[in-house]
Amino acid sequence: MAADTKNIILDTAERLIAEKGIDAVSLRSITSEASVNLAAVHYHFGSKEALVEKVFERRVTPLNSRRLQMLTEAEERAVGDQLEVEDVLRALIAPALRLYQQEGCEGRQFMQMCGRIYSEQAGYVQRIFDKLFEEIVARFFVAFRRALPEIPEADRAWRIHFCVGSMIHTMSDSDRLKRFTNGMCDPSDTEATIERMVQFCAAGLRAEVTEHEVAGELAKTEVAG
Amino acid sequence: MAADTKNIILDTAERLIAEKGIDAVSLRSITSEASVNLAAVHYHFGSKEALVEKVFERRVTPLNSRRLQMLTEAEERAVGDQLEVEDVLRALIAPALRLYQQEGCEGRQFMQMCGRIYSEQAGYVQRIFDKLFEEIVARFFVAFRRALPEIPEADRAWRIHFCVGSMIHTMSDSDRLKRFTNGMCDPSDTEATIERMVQFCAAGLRAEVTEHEVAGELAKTEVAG
DNA sequence: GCACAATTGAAACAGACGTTTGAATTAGAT
DNA sequence: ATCTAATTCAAACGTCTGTTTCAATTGTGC
Repeated sequence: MAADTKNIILDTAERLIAEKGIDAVSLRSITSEASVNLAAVHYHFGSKEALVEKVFERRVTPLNSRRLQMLTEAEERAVGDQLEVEDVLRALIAPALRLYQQEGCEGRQFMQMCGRIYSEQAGYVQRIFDKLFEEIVARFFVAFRRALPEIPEADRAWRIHFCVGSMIHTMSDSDRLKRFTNGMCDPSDTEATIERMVQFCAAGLRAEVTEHEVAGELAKTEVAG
Repeated sequence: MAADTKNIILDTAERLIAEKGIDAVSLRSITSEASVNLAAVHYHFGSKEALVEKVFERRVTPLNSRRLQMLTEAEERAVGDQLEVEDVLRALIAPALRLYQQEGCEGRQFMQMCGRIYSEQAGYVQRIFDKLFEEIVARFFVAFRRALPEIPEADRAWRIHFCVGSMIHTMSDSDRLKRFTNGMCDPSDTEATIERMVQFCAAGLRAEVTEHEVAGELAKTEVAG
């Protein structure tokens, strides 16, 4: 049946891309692993690029839906009250890290892939991701502004950037941490990892903003502390 | 002269790899850009893999030397006294981010490349990086333990992991932040970025460790705070 | 059972890749 | 000037890539 072939290709492509990266996976390795004909890829998807897009879309869309849902719930819980940074962070982080132990090991592989691919150089991958995450970024920036109104705009943006970095690195590379700490840090304990990260990021986001001097040829700035 | 050809290849390879990634850059694109013969790569380096290794080694070795130097200075300043987290973080972060405005735009490109390549999938790239950063990781883990003795071992390791994630993401992808904030966050203001990051990471590292319940089938842990 | 569309199949396409070869050229020492 | 070693050069090697083609097969409505 048609749907089967299509899904088998998607599943196999996802697994192989997660293991080796987009460039290192050929259509032939996908189709032979999936036991389908090479031409099936172009029949069902049109091109390798389109296949890759579908692979990501299939996972990222529900992931981001869950994020928005958690964020909306947190916002509704906080009407007239203060929106807690921890809740915003949890909405951003938890759905992603929970992929780790979802649906066999596919979710985990996809999570690692996402982290790795996020800063991919290839132009069309950038485009795919920018499109998939546009809404998320905008919504969370607003939420963080509401949760941290006392932090200057630029500092808050930078700190969100740092948080995203921690998240991506944890998604893609926490196995290396486990290896390096001889198993002491175990990324498979998902909920604990989430809470550790929420703690870390919340403290970083809330840190007191101390003025710093501007480097280089610019004059020292004198700003009230 | 021999040295010239070799260095021209290294420079060109670095620039192109930084722009497009290792896999996307062919030896032919490197040699034609550098106006040298294709076979020169194999004559001077032996293989593409060996060339890539030299490209990284040439930059990473002095970068890590500077890190160790700054760390040693901080440690010596703190004999008999407390080692400040901020100083350890600065030793880790500053030499890397300062590549941004070093030596034309080459340093910047290399910095971005490093961040991107760090979580590369290809086996030999992993090996190159593990080797280049082995000493650094060990030394900084010790330093952070000294600066943060009150943080439990596992939490500290996780938090260092988060810091590294922030750093790598900032190295590779802060241009996207600038684009997204309409220029409000400017990564070219290197020293300010360093201080922002030091602030963020220091607060995250120092955050109070609140016990969290272990998820899944494991029983709740009861640990003294 | 027939016709028609949807799907699969095997084979080939042109182009790019890393690597190798062996002759031509250049540089340095005697 | 001559010999020798280092370096450069053009050309080809075999292999892999994404894509296309067209015949064979399968499923579906009548």
